[in-house]
Parts: sequence; C-alpha cells; structure tokens
Amino acid sequence: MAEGRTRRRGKDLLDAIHTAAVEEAAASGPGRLTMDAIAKRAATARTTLYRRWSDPVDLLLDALAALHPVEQPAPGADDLRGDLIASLRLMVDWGFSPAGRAVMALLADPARDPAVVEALWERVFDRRGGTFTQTVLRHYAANGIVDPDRLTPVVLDIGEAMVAKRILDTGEAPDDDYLAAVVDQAILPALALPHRDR
Amino acid sequence: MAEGRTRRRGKDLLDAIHTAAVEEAAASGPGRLTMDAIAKRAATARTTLYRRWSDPVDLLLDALAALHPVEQPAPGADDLRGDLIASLRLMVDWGFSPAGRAVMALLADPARDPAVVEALWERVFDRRGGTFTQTVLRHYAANGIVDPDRLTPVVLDIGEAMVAKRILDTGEAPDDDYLAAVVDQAILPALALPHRDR
DNA sequence: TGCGTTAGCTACAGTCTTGTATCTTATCGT
DNA sequence: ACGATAAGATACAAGACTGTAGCTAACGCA
Repeated sequence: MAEGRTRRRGKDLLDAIHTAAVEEAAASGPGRLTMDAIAKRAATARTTLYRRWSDPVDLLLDALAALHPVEQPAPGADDLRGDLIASLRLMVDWGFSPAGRAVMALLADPARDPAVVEALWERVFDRRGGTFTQTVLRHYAANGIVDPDRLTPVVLDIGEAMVAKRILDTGEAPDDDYLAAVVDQAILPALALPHRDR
Repeated sequence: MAEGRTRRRGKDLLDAIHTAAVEEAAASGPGRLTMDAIAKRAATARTTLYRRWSDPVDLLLDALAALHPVEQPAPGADDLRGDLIASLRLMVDWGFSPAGRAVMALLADPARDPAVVEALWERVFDRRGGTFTQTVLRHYAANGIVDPDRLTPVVLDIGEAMVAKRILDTGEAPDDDYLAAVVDQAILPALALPHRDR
C-alpha cells in the first residue's frame, strides 16, 4: 500500500504472489502453470518463489487456502425456493472468480495428483460449513420445513451438480431462469415438496 | 497389421496418430499436450504430424471425431429404473475412457477456446442421438410411461450432471449403489413417479 | 543506529518444444 | 517395373522454463 516502498515484504508480498498464482492458474490452467509466469505476474523474481515453494501447484494450493473464503448463503426465515436460488447464484459467482476457475481446472485435470486434490479439500473446502445449497437445506431441515431424511448426499448435491455441469457445457454463467428451473424441477421434487412445474 | 511392413501409411498411420493423441491428452491434459509427445507415442516423426495439423488441439479434435462413437443405451420395454442405471453406467465407462478424459479436460480448461468447444460439439457430440439418460427418458416418454412434459432440459440432464460432478469430486468411477441413488433420489422424483426412498 | 533477514536482480547450464528444412526410401497405383 | 507420394529420420535455431548460485541493498526489529 505505502507508495514510498520499493520492496515488498511479508504479507504484502505474499498476498501479491497468492493473487498472481490464482489468476495465472485461472488464465492458463494448472497444466500450463509455471513459476516463471507467476513471478512475472507478481512482479517479483523467480528466486523469491523458489525460496518458499518447490513447484507451481504447491504454490497454488497455498494461494487458494489463503484467499478470502467464499461468501456463505444466509438463509432467511421462510423462502426456501428463493434462498436456494440465491445460494446457487453465490455458487455461480464463485465459479467464475479466478479461484473458482482454478479449482475447477485442478479437479478436471486428467493428470491430477490425488494428493493435490486431497490437500485442496482439506485446506480449502473443509473449513467452510458446507456447500451452497447444503447450507440452505440444512437450515430449513432444522426448522422443520424440510424432511431431514430426504437430505441424502445425492440430494444435497443436486443443485451444485446441475450448475457445475451447465458451466462446463456452456462456459457461461447460468442466468436466474436456469437456476430457478434447477430448483423447481430438480431440487424441490427431490425434497417431495410442492413445486411449480416447468 | 501386416508384419513385413516397416512404414505405415494412410489409415493405419492415421489411426495410430489419433489414438496417440487421445491417450496423450487423457494422460497429460490438453494444457500439456504437445506435438512432440504425440509423435513419440505414435512412434512417428514430428514432421509427419506437421504435414497435416498445425497444432496439438487441432489434431486432438480430429482424433476425437474419428474415434469410435460412444456406446448407446438400449432401453428395454419395462424397466425404467434399471435402464436409467444402465445408461449412467455407460456414461461412467465413457468418462473413464481416454476420449472421455480428454473431453472433460478440454471442457474444464480455463483457457478453453470457444471455437474449440463448439467444434467439439459439432464434430463429436451432435452425431450421437443425445446424452445417456436422455435416450432412455425419451424412449419411455414415447411409450407413455413418463410424462413428456416433465422432460425439460434440466430434468434430462440430472443424471449426467450428478455423475459428472461425482467423477470430478472423487476422481473415481461411481459404483452401482451411487448410480441407483441418483436415479431413485433425483431423477425419478423429478419425473413425479413413485420411487424408493433413500 | 546497526544488524539480520530477505526481496530483487542477473546469470547460467540444461532440458523441452517448436517449426522448418533436407534427404532417403518404403509403399502404392498404374 | 516405374514413378509419384509421403513416411521416417536427422538437423537446426529459436524460445520457454527450470533449478541453482551469488550479489546488492531495502526493510524491520531491537
């Protein structure tokens, strides 16, 4: 932040490197991620990176873990449908952030290292309370509006799966009509609740 | 095939190159796909590749289009649930074939070129009659067992989406129990048909 | 204020990939 | 059997990335 400085240290520098790593991964994919490119984007020297990390993916995992956590859905009192749509909207927004793109690319990499994926779950996802629609569904189950027995792993993941596949297929962010269709035609029926057709 | 030959030509060579390209893409991901690696795997010279293709992705698209089409579900007369599970099993098998891995990686590449994705759809998918559960669902709709009005784009894609996300998450092939859970807990409820709980 | 830490810079050898050029010769069609 | 085609092999310069080394000097702390 300070203008007079010519040399960043500690957190300032770390933040810059983390941001650069995630942006670079989001732009090039983990397959093309190189120390060189991260260093250039962060405007630092490669040697600085090698002092802390041994390879680009190691760095990227650190960066993803350090980044601001994903926004959490805040379920209201009495609008299950609206809250589900809102939580999917949050997911879409995250999916199109650099971090989201980087994570998707890491997961879809055919050469992915199971250890890397495990580290991703431990260091990035497990800190969060759960996935997007999951938070909402558990809230309404706790309030007696949704049958808790219906909340199987499959059902808890319907919304996320539909949105993820849609993003993969189209490469674009689904609009609210699509999210509403997912809620009305897939999630709510699985909860055995009344829902609008089509 | 003939043993005496020391030099492949035409279709023999082309098949070898196509196979090598898909296997290489499945092993390394499109980001790390190089002419060099394809040539080595196909045991041919790089110059041979450059005579026909200008870059690795171009070659890969040709290879995917040339490969044997995906096996199609063959719905029976009266077992919607079983046929849905079987069609998802076909999808899982395809997803773990080299071609399936290559396609997933292409779609998830953050640096993906929209033109490449479009070419993929045109040259690889559009030839097929539709997706996996889609074929089954349309069959049973035509036979009056499923309400055709329920077969919205969202509903037609539930199975594929759930399986795709599961593969992304775990990196492993879902077992039959999981596929059955998807059918019972997500697809059948969306069709408003009786289904087994959990 | 002085000292330890470490960011930033430059350099280097080694490897991999690219795209092109050149030459030989196996293969196929006639 | 001949001739056109194209596979296969080798070479090359250019560029990118790696991993390491060594130096300088800015920064933070006591």
